[in-house]
Amino acid sequence: MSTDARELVRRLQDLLRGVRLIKQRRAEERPVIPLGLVGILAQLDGLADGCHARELALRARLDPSTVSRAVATLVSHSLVERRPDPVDRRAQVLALTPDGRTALTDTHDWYARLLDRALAGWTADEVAALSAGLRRFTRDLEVALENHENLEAAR
Amino acid sequence: MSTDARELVRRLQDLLRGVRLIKQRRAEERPVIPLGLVGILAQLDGLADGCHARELALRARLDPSTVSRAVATLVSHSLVERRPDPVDRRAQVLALTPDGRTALTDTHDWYARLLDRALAGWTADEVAALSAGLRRFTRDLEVALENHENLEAAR
DNA sequence: GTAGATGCTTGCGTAGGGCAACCATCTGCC
DNA sequence: GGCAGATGGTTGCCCTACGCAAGCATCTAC
Repeated sequence: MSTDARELVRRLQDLLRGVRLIKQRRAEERPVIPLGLVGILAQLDGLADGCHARELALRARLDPSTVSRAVATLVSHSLVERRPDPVDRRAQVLALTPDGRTALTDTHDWYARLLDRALAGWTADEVAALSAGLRRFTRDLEVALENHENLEAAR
Repeated sequence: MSTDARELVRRLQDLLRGVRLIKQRRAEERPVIPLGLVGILAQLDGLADGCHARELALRARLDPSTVSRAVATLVSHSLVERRPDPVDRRAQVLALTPDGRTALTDTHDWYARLLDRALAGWTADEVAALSAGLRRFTRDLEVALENHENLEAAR
């Protein structure tokens, strides 16, 4: 049990505090997108021709009910469009509306501006290194969680 | 508005998903500490001779009411002790109980074990680099948030 | 064509957090 | 010495984000 891991735990705790502060700031400043639904919107983007809610739930690792409610909210804000699936009448095809797309890019811009201020003293390489480290870490973390799941299931 | 920042936003989103999964796992596996109150406990540790709730709220950037409730829960689990402050009868001095300390180290161990599995393929230097990057990032982020706050206030 | 799987929604519960109002005390200043 | 305001803490009420279980409609396989 390395002390490195322990140190990282502390760093993550601190980071989460920072993330909470970001969210608060964002919430009070721009009630554009209901916030927290941004993840859903981001998933929907880059999928061009829409997808099922089920797909979103899988990708975000969220419960289908959570996604269902999120989508309902987004639809009520006209940020997402819900069309019947022609080949499966239980399902719906979801897609970003133009409004949804602009709201999403606005949101991303907002975050990017904040981070640009925060990263003013960083070189591009340093930022890239952090991004790469986080990507690798997140991936390895999810693998570790999954393995553990399998161990549990095997018992 | 650099694309580096944008990339980092994505990485952070992914990381948050991972963190959510960790919390779920932890919650289902070990209902030891009410979870989320760990931060409070961690603050209390390393302060040896106790402190006021106000102090905790400032450090964690939480609303006093949130801290108050968290402390109440911890006290009800006998993880934290609440003694009247001899010099200020409004205030209370908070301190970890022995139970609280063991619960805290248990929790930290649990996280460290998980991260050890996740970081199995990492060198110590790589982990240290990520920790350092996160520390720097979190600090710069909070500075950026604070500056922004001041800008707002100046208007 | 019926049994089970699957896509989605809804009711209910939980955790974690904020704001505002409140009480008790403390502090500064007259 | 006394009173006005600041301060520490708690509580009521609210919100968001999430999960689980149950239910409905449809699809799929046999």
